[in-house]
Amino acid sequence: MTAPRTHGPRERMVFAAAQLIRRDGVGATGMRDVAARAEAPRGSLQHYFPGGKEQLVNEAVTWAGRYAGKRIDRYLAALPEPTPGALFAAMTKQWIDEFEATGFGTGCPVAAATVDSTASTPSAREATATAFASWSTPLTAALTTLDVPPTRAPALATLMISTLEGAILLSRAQESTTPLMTVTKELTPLLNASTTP
Amino acid sequence: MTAPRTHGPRERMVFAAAQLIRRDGVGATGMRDVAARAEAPRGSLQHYFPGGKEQLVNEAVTWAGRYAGKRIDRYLAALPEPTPGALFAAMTKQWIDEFEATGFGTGCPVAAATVDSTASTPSAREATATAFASWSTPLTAALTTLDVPPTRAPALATLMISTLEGAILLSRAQESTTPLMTVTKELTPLLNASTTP
DNA sequence: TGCGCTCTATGACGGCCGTCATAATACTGG
DNA sequence: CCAGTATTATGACGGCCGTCATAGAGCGCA
Repeated sequence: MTAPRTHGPRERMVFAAAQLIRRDGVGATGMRDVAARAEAPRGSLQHYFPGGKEQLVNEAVTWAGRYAGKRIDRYLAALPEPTPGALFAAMTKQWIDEFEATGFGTGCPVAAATVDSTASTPSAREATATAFASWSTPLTAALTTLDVPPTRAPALATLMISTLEGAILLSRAQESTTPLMTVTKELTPLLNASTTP
Repeated sequence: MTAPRTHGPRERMVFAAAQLIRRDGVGATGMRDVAARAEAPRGSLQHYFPGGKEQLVNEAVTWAGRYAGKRIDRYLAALPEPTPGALFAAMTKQWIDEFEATGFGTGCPVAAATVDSTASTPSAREATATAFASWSTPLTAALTTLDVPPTRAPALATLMISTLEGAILLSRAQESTTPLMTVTKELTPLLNASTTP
C-alpha cells in the first residue's frame, strides 16, 4: 500500500485550478497554467482528469465548497462570544484579512464558476449548486447551535452567504474592504435578534 | 445634424456585449458574436471601438451600471407603499420575474466583469467600480427620500446591492428563485426599521 | 528477468480568438 | 458632380487553447 503523500499531484492540480479560477475566472484559466501552478506534469492532466477541463473545474468548485463548509465549523468553535452576528463577522473577517494581505486580485471560485459556466455547462452548474450546499448546510447547523430556531436557520444561512458573496464582489470592484465591513455592521443586529434565548 | 436613430449600430453592439457577458462571462464572449448578435457589421467593431475588446467590455459594463441606476428611480416612483423594504422587494422581483420568464442562464454583467477581469484588466476593474457607483448613488438618494437618515442610507444601499448580487448567484447556481425570495423576506424588516418617521 | 500497470513526456492538430491590413462603399458638405 | 470622411467588408496572421496520439519511464510482483 503506497502511503499516500499528504498532497499528491492530483490534489495539487485541483487546488491550483481553484486558485486560478478565483483569480482569472474559468475561461481565462488554462490547463497548462494549472499544471504549471501545481508543479505537476502536464501529461498527468489527461490521466487524472479524463473528463478534461470540465471535470477539473467541477472538482475544484466542489472542493472549494467543502472547504468553505469546514471553515464554518472552525469559526464556530473559535467564537469568543457565540452569536450569529459574531459568526458572520468571522466569515467576513477572513475576506477582509485576505484582501488586506494579498490585494483584491482573488475572489470566490464558486462565484466565478457560477458566472462563467452556468449557462454553458450543466455539470458545472450542478457543481456550483452542491458547492453552495456544502457551505450552507454546516452554516445552518451552526446557526441552530447558536439558538437560532431551526425554521429560521436555513433562511439566515442563505442571507449570510448571499450578502457575503455580494460584498466580495463590491469590495473587489472598488478595491476596498468597506463593503465587507459595512454589511457586517448592518447585518449583525438582525442576526443577533433572531435567537430564541 | 444627423437625426440620430434611436439605436445606432454602436449602441446595439454595446448592448449585445452586455447581454452576452451576463450570460457567458467576459472571456467566453467573442467580438464576432457581439457583432452578430447586434446585427452589426463586423468591420464596425474596430471603427467604433478602436480600443478593442477592452473598450467594448468597459462600455457595456458602464452602460449596465447606468441602466441599473435608472431603474431605481423608476421603481421608487412606482412603489405602492413607499418603504425601503418595498424598494428592495421591487429590485429582487425584477430578477425573480426574469428568471421565471427566461430561465437562469443570464445574470448580472457587472458581476461577471468583476469576476472575470478584476485581476487582469485594471481599466475593467475601474469600469465595474463606476458601474456599481452609478447603481448605488441613486439607490442611496432613493433611500433618503424614503426617510432613511442620510448617515445610514449609503450603508443600506451597499447592503442591498451586496445581498441582491449574492442572491442572484445563489439563484442561478441552484436554478431556483428561492434565494432571492428568502433574502427579500429576511431583509425587509431590517430595512423598514431604519426609517426616521 | 519480464510482464503489466500507473504515471509522465511531448509534439501535433484543429479551432477559435482578437487584431490588423486593405479595400470597397456610402454619405455629407461644397 | 466631386472630394473627403464615415462606415462597412473581408481575408489573413499569429497566438493560445483543449484535446489527442504516441511513446517513454518507473515500479511492484511473480
